[in-house]
Amino acid sequence: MTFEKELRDHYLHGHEKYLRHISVDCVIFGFHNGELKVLLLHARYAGKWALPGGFILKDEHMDHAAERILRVRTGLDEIYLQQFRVFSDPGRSTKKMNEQFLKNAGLKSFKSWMFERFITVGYYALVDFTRVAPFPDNISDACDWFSIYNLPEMILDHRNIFDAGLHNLRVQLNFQPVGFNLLPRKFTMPELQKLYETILDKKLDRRNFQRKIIATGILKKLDEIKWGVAHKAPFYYKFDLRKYEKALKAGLGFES
Amino acid sequence: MTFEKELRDHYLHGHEKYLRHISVDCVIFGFHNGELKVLLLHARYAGKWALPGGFILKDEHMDHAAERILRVRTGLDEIYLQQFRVFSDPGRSTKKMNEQFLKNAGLKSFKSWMFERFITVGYYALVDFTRVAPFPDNISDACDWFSIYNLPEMILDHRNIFDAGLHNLRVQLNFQPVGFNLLPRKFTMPELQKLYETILDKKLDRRNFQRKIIATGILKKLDEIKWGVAHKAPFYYKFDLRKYEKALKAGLGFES
DNA sequence: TTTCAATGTGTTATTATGACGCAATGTAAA
DNA sequence: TTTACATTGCGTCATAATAACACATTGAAA
Repeated sequence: MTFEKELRDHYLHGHEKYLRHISVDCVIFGFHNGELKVLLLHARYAGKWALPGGFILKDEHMDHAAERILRVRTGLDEIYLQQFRVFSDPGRSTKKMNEQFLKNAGLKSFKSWMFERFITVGYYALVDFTRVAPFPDNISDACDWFSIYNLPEMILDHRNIFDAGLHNLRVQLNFQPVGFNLLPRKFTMPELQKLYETILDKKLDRRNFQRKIIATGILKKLDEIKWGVAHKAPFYYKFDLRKYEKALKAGLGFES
Repeated sequence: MTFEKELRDHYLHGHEKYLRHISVDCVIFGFHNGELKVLLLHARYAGKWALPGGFILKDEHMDHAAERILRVRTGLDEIYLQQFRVFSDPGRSTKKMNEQFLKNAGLKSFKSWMFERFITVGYYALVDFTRVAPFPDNISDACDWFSIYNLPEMILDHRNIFDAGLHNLRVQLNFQPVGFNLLPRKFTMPELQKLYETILDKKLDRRNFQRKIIATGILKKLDEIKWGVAHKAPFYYKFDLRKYEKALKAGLGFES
């Protein structure tokens, strides 16, 4: 099936496969070269960038839809995924964009579920940058990482969705050690600190940071040392899932 | 229009007015007699209780839909509302229930948008119990408060939605002083403490609690004293919206 | 007038946090 | 080979936040 035929089919018959009015958009975070990055798609006929997203199969859990979208886009399974908000402004008109899109693709307009109003559910994902193989979808001609401080123009309200996702991540990082999902299995303390500093956008005291993180008990120090690095070689750590689960339940705030 | 006609119309033509596949359900919390309570509707033809809920108008923001539902059910405006999660299990079949419902109402079955799959968005609301005038809707024959420890059987997955809402409230109370929305404008320190103890389900030290709450700076002590009460009369406090907004922004966690 | 449960206002010990010192290490320059 | 030095590991100290507890005050009820 040619791309145009596929597109036409999606516009004409997609609603037989997917739920109407509902979509999912993912803010996929990665950490590389001391920078927090986000994975974006370049929408072929819109000329702008977009968050990876998709629709929900008629018999599919929304979380599974998000997982599916991520699997296809990154090649990864078992990704840390967090639903963070529903975006339901009636002004977020996908109609105009989709019509333009269709026109740019060389298809003439017709009635379609894609022109109806859409509510979207925002998820953010934390992935190990080194294991991701970005893969564009049908309607995209590129799939790339962008520094969160240097984002291109994005379609619709995707910039808003990104901002909300980042804000959510920052808040969550203060009471749940979710950062580990952004690192390889083995990492050094300076790497972990750099990650926290990058996400929270502030300098942290090296020694206090170490004490605080160690105190959570979710780290396991390895005997291994990082080689080939200038200056004193740091130890590797890995993160202990079992203790992590406990730490999550421990709760916060009012003790007595 | 008779009720049966209205019902039939809703099943046959509701999708011209509302978005398909999406609903909103509200967990409305109130505080009375030292107990945390939740407002439930008794679904006339289901014989079970339900969270107040509804649908989203084709041109309506989902938050506004939740506000509308609450306004009609409680008579209150400007309610504290918090979206907390999307429930999208494909197994939450509203189909079976709605068909049963229609049958019990004495209408024979027909094709309807109401038999399609629904995803619902959970909101929780915090209201001043003393100002609420519970009002059942068309399809309900009762609207009442229930202690959260003594809930009746509920339709569908509404018990799950309630549990998730309560859990969310408890977590949030630890870092945002949202409890004030559950109290009248004037309240005493013991009343506020009782509220916290009730929501968090644990005893708090009276003196430490006072210090901690005062330290947030969001309270304003009034000269007034509560009369007609046994034993020593406590002071009234009111809550300072301006300082509250500041406290919300202040943030939490990693300082350095 | 007395009693007593509940309130207002403390104090103290313990823990958590922020700010900082110093020796050890290993690469890179001398 | 030696030296310089940025970086790391491990520590101290002062301060702030928290938990645990004491005591005098109040005012309705006995």
